[in-house]
Amino acid sequence: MPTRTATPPLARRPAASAKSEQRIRDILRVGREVFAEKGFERATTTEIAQRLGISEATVFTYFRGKRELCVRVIGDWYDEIIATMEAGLPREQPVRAQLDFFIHTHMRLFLIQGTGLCALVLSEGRSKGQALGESFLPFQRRYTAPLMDLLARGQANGEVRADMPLRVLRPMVLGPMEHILWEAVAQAGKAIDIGATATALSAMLWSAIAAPDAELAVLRQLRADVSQALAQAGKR
Amino acid sequence: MPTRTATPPLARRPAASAKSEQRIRDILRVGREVFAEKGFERATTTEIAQRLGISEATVFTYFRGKRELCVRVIGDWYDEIIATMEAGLPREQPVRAQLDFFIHTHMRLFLIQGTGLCALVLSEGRSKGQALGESFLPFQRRYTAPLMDLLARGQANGEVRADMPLRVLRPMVLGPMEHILWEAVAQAGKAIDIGATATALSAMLWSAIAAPDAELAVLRQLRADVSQALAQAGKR
Amino acid sequence: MPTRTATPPLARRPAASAKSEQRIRDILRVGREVFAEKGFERATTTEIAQRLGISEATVFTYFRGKRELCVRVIGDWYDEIIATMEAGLPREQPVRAQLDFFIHTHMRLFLIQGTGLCALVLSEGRSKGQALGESFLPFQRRYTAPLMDLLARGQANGEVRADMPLRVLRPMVLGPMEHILWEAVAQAGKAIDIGATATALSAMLWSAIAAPDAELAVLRQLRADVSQALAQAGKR
Amino acid sequence: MPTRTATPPLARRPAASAKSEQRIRDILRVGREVFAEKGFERATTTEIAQRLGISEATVFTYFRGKRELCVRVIGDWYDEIIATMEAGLPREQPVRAQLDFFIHTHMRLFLIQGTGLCALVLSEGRSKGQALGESFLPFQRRYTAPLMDLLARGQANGEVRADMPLRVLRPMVLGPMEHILWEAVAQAGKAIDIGATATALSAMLWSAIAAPDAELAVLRQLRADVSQALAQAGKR
DNA sequence: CATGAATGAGACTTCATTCAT
DNA sequence: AATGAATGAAGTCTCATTCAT
Repeated sequence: MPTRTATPPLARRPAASAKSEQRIRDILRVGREVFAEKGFERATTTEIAQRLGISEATVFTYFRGKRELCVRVIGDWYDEIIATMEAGLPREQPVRAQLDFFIHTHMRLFLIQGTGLCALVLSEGRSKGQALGESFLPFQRRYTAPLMDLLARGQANGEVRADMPLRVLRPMVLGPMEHILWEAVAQAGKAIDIGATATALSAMLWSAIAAPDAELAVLRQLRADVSQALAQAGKR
Repeated sequence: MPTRTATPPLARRPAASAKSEQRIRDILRVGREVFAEKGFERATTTEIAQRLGISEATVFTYFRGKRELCVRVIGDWYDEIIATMEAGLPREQPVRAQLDFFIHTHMRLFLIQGTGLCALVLSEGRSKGQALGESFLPFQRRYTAPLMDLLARGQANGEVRADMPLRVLRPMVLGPMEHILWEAVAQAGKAIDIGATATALSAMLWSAIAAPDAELAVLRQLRADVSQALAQAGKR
Repeated sequence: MPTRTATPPLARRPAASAKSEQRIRDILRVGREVFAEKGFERATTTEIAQRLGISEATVFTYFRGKRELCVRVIGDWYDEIIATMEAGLPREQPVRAQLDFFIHTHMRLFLIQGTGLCALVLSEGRSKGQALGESFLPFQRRYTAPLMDLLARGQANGEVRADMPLRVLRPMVLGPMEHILWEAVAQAGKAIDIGATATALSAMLWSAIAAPDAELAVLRQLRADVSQALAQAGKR
Repeated sequence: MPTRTATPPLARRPAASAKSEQRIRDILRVGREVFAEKGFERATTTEIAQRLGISEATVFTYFRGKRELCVRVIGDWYDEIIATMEAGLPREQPVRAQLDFFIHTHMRLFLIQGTGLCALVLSEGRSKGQALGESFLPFQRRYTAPLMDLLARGQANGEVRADMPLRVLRPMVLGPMEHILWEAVAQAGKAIDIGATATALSAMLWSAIAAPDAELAVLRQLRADVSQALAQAGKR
């Protein structure tokens, strides 16, 4: 029976095509910039459109709204870093090496251009209300999955101390990095030596989470390996 | 957009009196609540006034604007936690005990009421945009001063490893706590055992930053050297 | 537990006062004009504000939104006509006379300035969706209550035919009036003689809904009464 | 706002061909659906295009704009019902039977599919604003022509009372039906028994408009006179 | 022909802020 | 000292309509 019902405004999204996909990429790119710089509230669709030199209406042709755009921006960014992390993680090596990789990669990824987005996720990920909230938990979980996994494997094979639950180990690893990244953003300009910092961090963290015996054992093994390697090298 | 003039139309500030000071305290108290709950952008002067049952205009009688109020709110909060921290720190005890106190106190202070504010500081502290800006760095520095101090003393008397600069030790201490607090806020409701968590954290952290014994120290240095050398080699 | 929740925008309605009540009346008056002229969709808050020479924001200070304003406009109008109708209905007289009053009053009320609003109610009263719908059923019922009541009493005392349910009698009464009023609006300008039309309508309707015998009885009584009245009058 | 120019940028109208005529029919068909469901303002060209699986631009290839399309939709619908009515009317039978046919047919036509359109005509037919405007009066007149005709013939041959002008008889017939149809639409779902309702309506209406017999006629005239006299007296 | 794509114009709404009283 | 009242400025979003391909 036909009666005037309030229909949710019909989507008018253009079909996938070379041109429209380029537009979407453009908007996502600039959207990422603006959201990263300004945060969700202070970012405006007007600015995003202006930076691209297009009409604001065009933005809404491709995205249902500001919120949806922002969710896509963050989702895409997560997809990127998740892919990078999973692709590079040296799962065949000792857990210690994997952690090292994780830390170096995390620092690098976030500093390169993700700091604003990181801030975005952190500050908007809350807000149970309606803006953004909740959408990112799955991403967050997927991103930290490799870390949780390697820690678990470390506990299983004795490399990582088993007297602390993962729930406590995780913040030990992620927390310091986030803190450093925040600082880096706050005092933008004063560049930090990512590599060195990551290495130092990794070393200290390992002291905290390694199985006491294991660390000694591993280090002794390292000394032996290096000695031998040197010896081998000397022969040539 | 109204460019900020050199001489802003300074609101008639009421003379200090018992009554007006009470007003100011009220506004600051409720302002703290609202900013903590909603964040800077989503908080409204309307709500602050309504919760107090006063007119919005009154808020502007005592504070030049929303931004100024928020800065005062955060400043006052910092003053409080700085005072609490400095008052309680057992400086005569071993550094290990002081760190323990710091961690427990920090967790407690932030969870009790400050989480929202913590979020506020973190997410608004940046914002190259314009709101709030770098107002909080001095506070942040004052707050972490006791921590930096105790770590330095620890390095001086041999309790804390001296092979890492304070710049790196600090995030090791603060980072995990922040991370845990974020989580606690994100999944509000699921209360965490602050005491237990703080104790666990403290123990692990100590493993990371305590001065190692001899063999370990040497071996760790070796590892660091090799790692660094490898990293350098990798760059070429 | 304080977490950023999405609060429905706080109402900022000024307290009741001579001035604000005048404003509210002004807005309702002009709102009534505009909604009546344009219908809900084509009416704009901009126009309402402009006609009053006030800022659009002021309108929203007193009414939560366009919809709420429109509902108030219609509600107030219903209140007026309901009051007028109930106040004048001569309940002590025969049902025939009451019907006559109802018809004359209805025509007069709607033509004076209600036609636009009548249209508004009719066309927006539908739309189950979200705009306006449903809000008016109670009003509609209250307005038609006196009519239903007098018809029922007529059926009870034998003045009105009892072989048709009220459900069918009601449209017989209201329908023709609505139709005439629509026409009057459509060809605005060509004024109609309300009184004469109402009288004619009333007469025909009575033929349709009177109890066959009753009509004859009543008419004969009328003739007798008039005769006697004339005779009385002639004596003076 | 784009003022309507004297020579509107007339869309390239495709030449008449089998294919393009099918297109036009499709658009009109779906346009009728959408306008009927949503009303003029809430209907969107987007939705019409989407339901047909064609581009929005195509709609504008065949129709100058939303308004023109709507006018065509309503016009076509009128043509249909006018044709149906004229084709079936049993002009050789007594007027009473013809009226019966008219009522039954009207109810059936409007309920089956036309209620939305009826609403559309009624609510958009007015609108001093600008949309749609007075385009439909001619249609309305053509549609009611058969009714007017049969009533006139009834008056001529003594079946219908001659003491009331057609101008008053017409709303007596059309009004109740419209009212019932409105209600039926408002409480969509609760289906009504069209046949029974139409029969009841027809019977009552006939009581109202049939030529009365002698005594009744005289008495009614008396009543009308007295009533009129009273009304006149009341004005002084 | 058909359409993908873009957009101008405008709608409603929110909120920090001012000022006369 | 307090506030009732008003508003400028801005923001998000919708939609009929155009035009190059």
